[in-house]
Amino acid sequence: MAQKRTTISDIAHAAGVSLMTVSRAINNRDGINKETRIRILKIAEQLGYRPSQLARGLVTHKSATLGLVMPDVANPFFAHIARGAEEIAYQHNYNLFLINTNEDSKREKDALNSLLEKEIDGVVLCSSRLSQEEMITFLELLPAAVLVNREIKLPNSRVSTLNVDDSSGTESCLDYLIIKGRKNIALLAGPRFSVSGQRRLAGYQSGLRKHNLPIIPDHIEICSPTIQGGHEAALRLFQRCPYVDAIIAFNDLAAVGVLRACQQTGRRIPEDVAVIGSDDIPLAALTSPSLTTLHVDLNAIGETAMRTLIRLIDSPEEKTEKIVIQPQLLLRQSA
Amino acid sequence: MAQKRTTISDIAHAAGVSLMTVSRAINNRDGINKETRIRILKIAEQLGYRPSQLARGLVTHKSATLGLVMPDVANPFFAHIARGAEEIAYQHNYNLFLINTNEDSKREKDALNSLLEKEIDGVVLCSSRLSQEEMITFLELLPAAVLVNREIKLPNSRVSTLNVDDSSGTESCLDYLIIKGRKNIALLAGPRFSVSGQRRLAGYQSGLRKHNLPIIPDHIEICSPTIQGGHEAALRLFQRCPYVDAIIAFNDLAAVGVLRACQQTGRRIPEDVAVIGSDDIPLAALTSPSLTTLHVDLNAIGETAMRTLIRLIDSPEEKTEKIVIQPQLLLRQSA
DNA sequence: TTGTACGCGTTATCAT
DNA sequence: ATGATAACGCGTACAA
Repeated sequence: MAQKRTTISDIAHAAGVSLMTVSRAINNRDGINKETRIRILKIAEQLGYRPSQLARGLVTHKSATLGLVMPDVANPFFAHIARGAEEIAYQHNYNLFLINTNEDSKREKDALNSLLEKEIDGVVLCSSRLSQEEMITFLELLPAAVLVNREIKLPNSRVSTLNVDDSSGTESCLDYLIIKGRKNIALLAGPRFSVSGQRRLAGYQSGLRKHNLPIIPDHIEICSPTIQGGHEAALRLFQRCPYVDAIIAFNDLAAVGVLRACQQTGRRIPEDVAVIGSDDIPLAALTSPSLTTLHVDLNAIGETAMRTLIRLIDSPEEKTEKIVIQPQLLLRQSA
Repeated sequence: MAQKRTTISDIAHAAGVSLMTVSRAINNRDGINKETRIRILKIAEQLGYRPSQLARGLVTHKSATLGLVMPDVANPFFAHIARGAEEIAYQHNYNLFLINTNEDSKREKDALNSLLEKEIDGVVLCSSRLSQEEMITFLELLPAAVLVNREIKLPNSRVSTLNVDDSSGTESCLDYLIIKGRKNIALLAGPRFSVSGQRRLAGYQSGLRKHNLPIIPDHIEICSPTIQGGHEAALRLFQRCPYVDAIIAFNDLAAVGVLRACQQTGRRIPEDVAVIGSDDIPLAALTSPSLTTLHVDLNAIGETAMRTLIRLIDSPEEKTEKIVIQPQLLLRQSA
């Protein structure tokens, strides 16, 4: 068996003082003699005392615990966000629950419920698949939350949002491709219900309008945010519109799939087809040809989201924030 | 403010029964009338009751919480392990704390201490950088633990281990390269204190001995487990021993660095230099040339480690396990 | 400066 | 089948 816990009561006995004095010593609160504090801390040390966060949380209603909910840590996009978020949480003495939702809204609800039972102090929720209504229900219950890549009419002051401006990012891709003389620019718009997918689509449409170009539905293709998804979508696209000379992919993974589809169908990149990804995951620099992409500092997203969350928790008066991050077109070989 | 919690006391009042009856109903324990249970559960539902895992854990000394400690989730190797581990934890109704140690042993100790305070039920510890002594101290305190890629004289029955057989894996690389006629096979051995690095080295040495080949210290190079680390190490190697015609890299990331170093120094792959990686991260299939590597099912490592941990927790009588996973040489273009 | 008594939400023990 | 009461470990009024 694991050893039995030493409690403040044990320390109190050993030191010949009351529980209260021990508590004050440990929590560094004043109203206690400096020498007795030192003596008590020494005894605590000797006894290998560790405060029970369970007991502590039960009375303070703070668990020093946060949640990070995302579709899939194995996706490099989210892996780097997780990295950044955990880093900041660690710096602020929080522990972080990691939850993969697998893009499944039932699982996401399960996750949020379990976090609620754990009485976490706050959540960073990435790319939520919850309906607006479900979302609000949970936000009502959560002490604090930061939504990443998800819009919402903020129901209260305990919720902030952080979004990548996919719309303007997509527009800048379009600008670039048009300047380079591309005539038939297609879009792999991502999963049907993806918020950032919808924003990409919006940017694509407004960009085309800006250049007085027609919006051709056949040039828009739904795809999974994976290599395979991009691959399949590109093949469908090439079959339907063989003349396409540029593709803006939902993300870098999909873009890699596009690369493969091009090679497979004998298209040269970028001569025959220009390809632009998004997010600038490490892989983007390593493909051949290397990927032109919308660079986003993924670690910074995680860090910023976590800092925003902690700000929300520490200073409840602080107003809610709507943070927007601008991606930057990073030119490599594929476009 | 977040809404106030509804407690079993609230339910008891509403139902006109005692706390105990509510508790029995909620925990599905017997000694309670079927109808009253249903009635109570309905009321609990209406009141939006969520059991406090803090309070529950305080008395049961079980938190339904596990820890996952690893160097870096952003490293695809660990990202996939995290994915697999979280999947299984979810299936068994556990939440998972994610902790990045950044290869820093102080941080690892911090992590373990914080988990201890949270009274987690168990830990999966990946590639620990702790000294044998420190390790044992913590294992003594933890209710259960699974060590991934770390050997240890098991101090008690609450610890299992899961190791990839890097040694025999490296030997099979060597066998293959020698059969293919490679004469000067170098090893990028990974970080100095890495356990799997030491095993790679052992396999490299025993493999050479087996073939009656000399062990040449100059052919062994320390490296960080990153693209950059592999790149730099390969350049050092080429400078010292330009004649090297094969490199076994510590992992796939380092192997990608080697690829780059070869291109940079005008070496053709695999004609001039054969390159073999390890782990088969998704990137390995996407480089050009694609990477020949030691395939390991990374998700399965995470899943198996987590299943082993939960087994340890659920059935304390169960004996400790020492699980070994055999990597398989997967031939692609680089060797 | 130090201590007493109670509450946090839940489960466990022992009655009834 | 149900309930009263005592833990679990700690923080916090309030008192001394």
